[in-house]
Amino acid sequence: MDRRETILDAALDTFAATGGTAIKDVRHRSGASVGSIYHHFGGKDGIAAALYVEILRSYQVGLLRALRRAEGAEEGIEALVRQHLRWVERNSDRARFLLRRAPLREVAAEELEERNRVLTSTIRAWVEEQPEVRPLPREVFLATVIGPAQEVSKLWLAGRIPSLRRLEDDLAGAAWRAVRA
Amino acid sequence: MDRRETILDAALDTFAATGGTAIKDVRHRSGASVGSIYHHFGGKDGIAAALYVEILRSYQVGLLRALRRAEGAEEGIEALVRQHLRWVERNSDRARFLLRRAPLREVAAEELEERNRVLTSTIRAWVEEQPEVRPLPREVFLATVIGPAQEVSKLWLAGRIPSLRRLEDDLAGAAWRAVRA
Amino acid sequence: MDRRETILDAALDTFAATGGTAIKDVRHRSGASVGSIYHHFGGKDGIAAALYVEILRSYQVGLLRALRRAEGAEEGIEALVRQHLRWVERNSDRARFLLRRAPLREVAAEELEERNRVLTSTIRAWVEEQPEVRPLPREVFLATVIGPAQEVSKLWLAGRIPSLRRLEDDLAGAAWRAVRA
Amino acid sequence: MDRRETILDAALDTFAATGGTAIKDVRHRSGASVGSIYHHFGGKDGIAAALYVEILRSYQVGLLRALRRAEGAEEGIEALVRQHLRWVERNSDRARFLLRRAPLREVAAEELEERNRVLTSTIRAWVEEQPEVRPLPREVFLATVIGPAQEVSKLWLAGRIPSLRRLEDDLAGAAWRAVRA
DNA sequence: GATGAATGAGCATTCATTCAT
DNA sequence: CATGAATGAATGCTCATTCAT
Repeated sequence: MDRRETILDAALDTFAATGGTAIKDVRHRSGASVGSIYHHFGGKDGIAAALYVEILRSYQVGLLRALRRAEGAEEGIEALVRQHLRWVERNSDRARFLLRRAPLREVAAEELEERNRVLTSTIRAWVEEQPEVRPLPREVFLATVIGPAQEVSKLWLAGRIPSLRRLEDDLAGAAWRAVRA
Repeated sequence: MDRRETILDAALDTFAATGGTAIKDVRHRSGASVGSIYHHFGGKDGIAAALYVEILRSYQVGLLRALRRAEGAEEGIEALVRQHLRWVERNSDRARFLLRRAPLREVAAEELEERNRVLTSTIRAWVEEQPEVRPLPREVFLATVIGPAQEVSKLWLAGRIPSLRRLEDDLAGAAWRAVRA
Repeated sequence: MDRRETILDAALDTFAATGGTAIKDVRHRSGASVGSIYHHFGGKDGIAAALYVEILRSYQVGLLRALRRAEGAEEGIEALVRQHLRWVERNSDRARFLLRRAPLREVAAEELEERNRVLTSTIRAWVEEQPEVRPLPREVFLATVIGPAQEVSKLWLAGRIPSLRRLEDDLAGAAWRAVRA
Repeated sequence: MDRRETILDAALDTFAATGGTAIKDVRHRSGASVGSIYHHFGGKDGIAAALYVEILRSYQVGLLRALRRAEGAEEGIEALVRQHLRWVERNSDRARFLLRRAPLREVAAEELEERNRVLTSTIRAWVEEQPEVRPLPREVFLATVIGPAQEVSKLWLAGRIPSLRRLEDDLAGAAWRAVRA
């Protein structure tokens, strides 16, 4: 594993442990020197932005794969909801980072642009192939499918709900009812 | 307007302008001295917590009023969605504060407990009175109704969507389809 | 002596000892805390700028007093030259600061404006009252009178000349010959 | 152009742009690697010293050539003043470097010794050949001739005077009056 | 209740320099 | 001769908090 990766891993650990990404903590956890961190990431914001990009990529890859594997409209919608919930459950640290560092999206906007376009247009194309799915404004569609799962995920991440698995069926069903024609 | 209120307003302005609520900034914007701020709020966290409580109260009051005014199940669900969107649109700074300072919910947990119980049980009671509304786990119900509107609100607050008003009908409709029996 | 003054004195000492005005050195020499220094001067540049202003003021006051006391054109020119040399000799640390931190003049431009106008116009007025003094462009006049003394001062401050006193007569004479009608 | 020269040019550009000669900046401007810079100059001080030596050499060569070409005392004095002003005008970045990095003279003292001796003794010899030039202490002579031009040059470099050309005659005349027998 | 000077721990950042490839 | 990753000491700066007036 190269230095860059090591440092990003340490940054995520630091965030999970402290809620921040203080250079001095990342330094201790990664074993890298301050200078090395600056050499690779340019500064505190650089680490956070790089981490954000990497995590968002991993999340989006999961969604796309889930959609690709599904057959039919209902299965697709359900797959998106379940994939979201499972990703959050399996990557709680990453999910928390994405949630609390949402403003980073703008910082890393440029690097994310291409990926976002791919995600958006892929989903768009999929929706248009499904006659059973109600035509909705593009901004509304994903929000409707993922929004409820996302709200519940926040509760789970805050420890106010014991299990996400238990709610999968309800959320998947509600999503399907919301968007079917 | 008394000192306390003046300071809270200044704190919100500060947050809108800087993304933080640094005492020295609040001081300049409010015209109060550092000491005065400490006298009233006890410290940095005190201001943020008080502001969070006040804003959340205003948001919840809005939801409850909307529900109270509605007649029938469908109208109630729609009212919640529309109220959410309109509150965000009219209180963008407050909405942003709530969003980015979500962890404060735990800090101010004690003060919020009573209010949350009222909100939760009121909505619960309302749902149980509506035979047309599908019985869903309590955590899932509000998430399903508000979640999509919340996701779209985030996009709007980030400047990635021009208007919330335009999407009200779609979101209200989807929410109703998702939760009706 | 108040804190502000104490800190400025410490800054000058620091400059004399180290060639810089590092906060940590100023802190140790003044006994003030970092925070206090920032409270009063806003930062490293703030100290340097304030010191520059104070020193330049002291230098200019000396020049004006010398001119005021002199009678007649020749005596006036001589007084300016001698005052310059004596001020440098008696305030070598201050002179060195002014010399090496010349770029600060621009940083502190605003605060210096008024003083500079007074100096310039006072000298201008004096020159115009002296029929024996050759009319020269305003920028050239002071440069001609003070320039040679300034060059020699630099040599003395660098330790390449043993005494300024010894050269006073030559420099005063040359200045007078250069500007007399 | 070889590496050494390229690096020195980049160092001057860096100084003009940033006021410093930080290795990393010189690196970017020159295209050379950090290691390469160290290979050629040994370190940060090495670059600055080499640049200082080169620039001072160019300045001194100009003065000597001007003096050599002049015929008679008055013409010689005038030539020195005009050459100074023109060199500054044509080499403003270099002039600024010389001015702000004056302490480097001591760092590079050894390498400059020979050149300085040549300049000093050449001028000395020239002065002694001119019966029309008043005998002045050696330190005073050059200061008197060049000092005023130097002061005015500083004003011009700081942007406080529009043109040096316009003041040449006045400065040359004043210099001649100051030193003629 | 109000004021603001003072404090200092904590943090990000810079930058000259080294050295293995 | 060239390269650039790595190092870490040095430094400037922020900011919550205290407290005498």
